[in-house]
Amino acid sequence: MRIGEMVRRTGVSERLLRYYEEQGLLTPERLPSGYRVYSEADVHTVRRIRILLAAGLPTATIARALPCLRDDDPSHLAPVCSGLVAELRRERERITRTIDDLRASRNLLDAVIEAGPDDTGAPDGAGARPDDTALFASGPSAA
DNA sequence: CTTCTCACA
DNA sequence: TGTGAGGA
Repeated sequence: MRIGEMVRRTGVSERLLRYYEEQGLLTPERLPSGYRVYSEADVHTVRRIRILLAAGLPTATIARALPCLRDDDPSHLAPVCSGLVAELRRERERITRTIDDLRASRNLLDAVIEAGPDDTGAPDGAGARPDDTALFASGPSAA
């Protein structure tokens, strides 16, 4: 099938399908015309890609994980390749750090919100400004 | 009509 | 990621 049918069958846009290919997640055949030709298996693969993406894995990891997964059941991701488990463990920790950062951001918002609008009408500047400075700054995992 | 690549306000 | 141009 060509890309149009893939779009209909997977619900994923052409743009994304081409992007997945660019990331090495899919490798459809090519017609002499240059048109991409997807296999039935590719439809299945896209589902797995979406699951892994939703799990927060970067495309690079997914690319190396896909060949390690049993292609019979999308929901039963069986890690069999040796190095994969170790990497997934690292991804898990990365996610944990992200969660911590989000917690911090949410706390900051809570503080601002609870400081409440002491609005008497004019642009306030008084009220509350939590001490947290670099919460939104750059990088992940702070303290 | 369908797909392709490339580029960007 | 979407959108559009320009071509096959």
